[in-house]
Amino acid sequence: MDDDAVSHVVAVADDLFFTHGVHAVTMQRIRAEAGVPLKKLYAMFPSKDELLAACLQRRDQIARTGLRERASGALSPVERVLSVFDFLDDWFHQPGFHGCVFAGAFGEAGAAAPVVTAAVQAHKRSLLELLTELVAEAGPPDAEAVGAQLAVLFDGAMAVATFTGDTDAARHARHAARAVLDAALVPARN
Amino acid sequence: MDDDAVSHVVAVADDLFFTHGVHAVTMQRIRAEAGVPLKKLYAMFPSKDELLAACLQRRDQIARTGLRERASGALSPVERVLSVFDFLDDWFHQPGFHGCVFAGAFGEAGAAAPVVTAAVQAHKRSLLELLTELVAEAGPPDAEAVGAQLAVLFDGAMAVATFTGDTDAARHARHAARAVLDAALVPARN
DNA sequence: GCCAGGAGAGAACGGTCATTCTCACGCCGA
DNA sequence: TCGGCGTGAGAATGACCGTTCTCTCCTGGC
Repeated sequence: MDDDAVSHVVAVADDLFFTHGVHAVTMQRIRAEAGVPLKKLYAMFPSKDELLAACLQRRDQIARTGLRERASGALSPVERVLSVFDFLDDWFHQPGFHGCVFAGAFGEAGAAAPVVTAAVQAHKRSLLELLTELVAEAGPPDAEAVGAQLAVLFDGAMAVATFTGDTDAARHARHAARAVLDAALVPARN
Repeated sequence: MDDDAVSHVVAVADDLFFTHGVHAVTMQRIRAEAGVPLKKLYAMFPSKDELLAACLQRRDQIARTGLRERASGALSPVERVLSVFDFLDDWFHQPGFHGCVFAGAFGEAGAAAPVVTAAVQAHKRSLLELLTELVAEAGPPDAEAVGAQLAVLFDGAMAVATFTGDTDAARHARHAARAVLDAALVPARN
């Protein structure tokens, strides 16, 4: 029962944070929108920062699940890696896309809130792992390095889309990713 | 006289914003550190947001100058493009590097402050232009597309360094950039 | 019916900050 | 010497928001 209430609150808060920005959303508003008393809100999460961190963990979960699902539909290992950028592309084109929550949260609360920083870093780390894993299946000699390069592309697409509103960023990243993978998979004349 | 005062204030504010984050720095503090009366501060800039925007414009200028200087020392067009990432690498390893100011400013003030958003977008646009220009000199058929891909790498390195503190990000971006350039310059078996 | 206990709703508190206002001081011209 | 004026320094204002507190009402047991 209580679990339901908690995840409901997190879902509502996440939506508000994501849409309007962390700073612009007050606890009052979350309370009102979620239909819980303020007291209960603070019983669930000792502070706004903790609530935000919970939202970020939820996002992390959702993103990873989505990425894996998308990857599982791909036909080859290379396509599996590239599907990550297709996922991103879809996401950018969803109505109401407002940029990366993690970037926003980090900017607004990061420095002062260790919980938030930790959540953001955990997310980035888990993405790097996922990418490296997908790359490894494609079999280049240096999966770690290639994974790191793809992570840069992933975050870069996010940053470009967030800051400039250019929703083609994911496609540019995909092209670049293909070049990186090709280079890594061909024995290569250096 | 007045110009000097203004640029002094901007320099001081920029330093504070960059080091401690926009939100953590109060107008009082800027006033104290810059040694100007609050009144004069508000005579120079009607609001904190405007002051921040001025700081971002200054950064933009500095970054572009630095990038061009660095590029001018490179031996070939391709090296000239890649020198951009060396510049980034150096920057990441400077003591007191705290991530991209533009990202921070956007997160903290962006949504609510159109001036700030505009400054960030102008910066990203000018970077994209610079990259595209450098790429064009290397002569691939589709400089625009390659420039956009490099911009993604550039911002990605920034994002990774900012969020995770991984200062190797620029090197990963450089490797990826070389792969992208190689692919663009070889007539290529698709 | 009556009392205890908990939960909901929102008022109150404490602190922070951008922004504005006041006031006193020192300089300059007469 | 005196009056006015620009200027510096910081106090006052007004608003906001996270967090806590209080009061009321409802429920459930006897």
